[in-house]
Amino acid sequence: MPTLKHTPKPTGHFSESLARGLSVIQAFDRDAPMLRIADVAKRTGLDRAAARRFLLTLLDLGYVGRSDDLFYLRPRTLDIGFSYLASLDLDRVIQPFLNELTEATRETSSFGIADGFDVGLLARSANNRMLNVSVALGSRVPAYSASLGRVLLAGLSPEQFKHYLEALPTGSVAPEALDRDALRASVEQTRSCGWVTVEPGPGRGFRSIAVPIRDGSGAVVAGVNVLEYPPRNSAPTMVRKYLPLLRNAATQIEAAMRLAQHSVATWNTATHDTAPPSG
Amino acid sequence: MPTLKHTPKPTGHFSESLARGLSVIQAFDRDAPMLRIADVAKRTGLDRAAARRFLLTLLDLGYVGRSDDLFYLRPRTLDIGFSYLASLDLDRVIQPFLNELTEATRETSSFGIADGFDVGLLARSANNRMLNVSVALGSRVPAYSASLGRVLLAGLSPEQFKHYLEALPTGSVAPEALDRDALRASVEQTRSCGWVTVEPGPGRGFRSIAVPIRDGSGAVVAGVNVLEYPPRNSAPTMVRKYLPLLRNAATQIEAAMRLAQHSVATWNTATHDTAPPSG
DNA sequence: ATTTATTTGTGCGATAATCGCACGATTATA
DNA sequence: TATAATCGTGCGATTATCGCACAAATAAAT
Repeated sequence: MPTLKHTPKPTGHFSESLARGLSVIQAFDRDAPMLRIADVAKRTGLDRAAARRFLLTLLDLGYVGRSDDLFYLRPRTLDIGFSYLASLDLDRVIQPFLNELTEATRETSSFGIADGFDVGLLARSANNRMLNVSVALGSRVPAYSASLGRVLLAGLSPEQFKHYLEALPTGSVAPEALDRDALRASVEQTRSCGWVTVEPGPGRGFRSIAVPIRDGSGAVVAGVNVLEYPPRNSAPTMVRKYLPLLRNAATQIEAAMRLAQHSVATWNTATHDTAPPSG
Repeated sequence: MPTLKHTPKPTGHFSESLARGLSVIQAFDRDAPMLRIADVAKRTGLDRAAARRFLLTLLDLGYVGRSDDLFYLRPRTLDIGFSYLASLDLDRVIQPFLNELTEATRETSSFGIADGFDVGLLARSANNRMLNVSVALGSRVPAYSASLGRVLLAGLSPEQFKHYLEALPTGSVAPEALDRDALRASVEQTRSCGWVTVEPGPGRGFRSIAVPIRDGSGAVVAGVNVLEYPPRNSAPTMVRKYLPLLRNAATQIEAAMRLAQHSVATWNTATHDTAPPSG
């Protein structure tokens, strides 16, 4: 996604340089892991000289490396994002409960939060039958397609969900053969039930069930699911066998999150904000 | 780690603002997930007004949130580090081979790179017997203590390794009851053998074996290991049963990495740089 | 070999972004 | 009530940043 335009910032208290520098990091991509100065300039919309300054800065800080004219990200870049993961203390607060869940169900369980239009997978306890369907930790899946996404969407207020639907790129839902009306219906049902199952379909060989995780105020801030691959139980069976375990795990996680110093606020932001910068 | 002092940058081509802004992100921490402006100012050594500007910038960009006076990192922060993971294309280049390895050994296998004094775990294929010993992806383990770390240390030049030992905080090695001489011996043996096993011991209930992964120039850029928890085979048995599989996987990964567009450079930086800024 | 089109590196003046003090308002603590 | 922190903000001074323009190096095309 080249040429990110910076919307004029409302307040004068804004550091252009920081924003531009961060955009330089994100100019790197699976499809463009190595870039020259000019490439970065094009992708970010920065002047070539500016792009160069930021690259040299990041080089100096150890976030990027260079080989001749090509720049690339270095592992240290992970430190930035991992400040967030560390602040969540996943190992202590979440992982143990996922492990219990997986042990009890003998299936793979995951923990995710809402992040824009996607679900961010933050923790997982894997069942080894599922080796071939690996989804890397930290990756995003579209919120509308996954069971985790459904429970998160169901946690939105009607207005927020309306915003979500409106802002959702029109083409996005099509590939799953799931139109907006069906999605709306599914989300509404999820809201009233407190859980949701997602059926296998074209391009998705698994069946999964998810429940929301709420903070002290009752707002949905995350979700847990159990995933069968290949699906071995019918949806009703999954509900019968796994829902109690899921609910139990969710309750425990909620308690653990409340005990953690920063329960409410940190997680509470997991709501879909329809506007990255403004609008 | 408060008050990171900025070494005066050699070149004039350096963006203070970017460096300072990044330091603001990293002011957040497992032990300090929520900070007030003044806290951030203290931890970064910035003026309060400056810290505030950066925080507001990050807030506007969606990287941090705030609840009253407290700021905290938001999931979007992961985007930054994940630019790096995406650029590695782990799912495609590494994960399949780990999965094969785990399938063949029925044990857990991991892939890691050197990152400063630590090993960064970037990919894993888990065996479900190992559920309770979960180490979150992306976490660091000290290079001296893990089998992955040993093969990476063994890839350093004698001078680099000397630097590593010198720069290693003196207290670090003690808890593992492994003194510098023993570490040096182990690393030297690893270098000549091309593999290493690490025995279970106090604070470590598993036995593991690792081999290095080299780039086109022969430099060690990463490592793969297989880990038994609880240990079921003796070390010699592990070598006999797993070493061929590990070597095979390493060879395949090396080939895949060479095929990937950016094989050499991106990985090549995984060498231990003893000096974060300078010295 | 000679052009043509892209690169990168660098200097420099003009500009605008950043700095950081200092003030008043607000809230917690003694 | 007094004391100590905190935040928010304005503003002048500074300086970091911008981005053009040029030279040099490289690669591709003629």
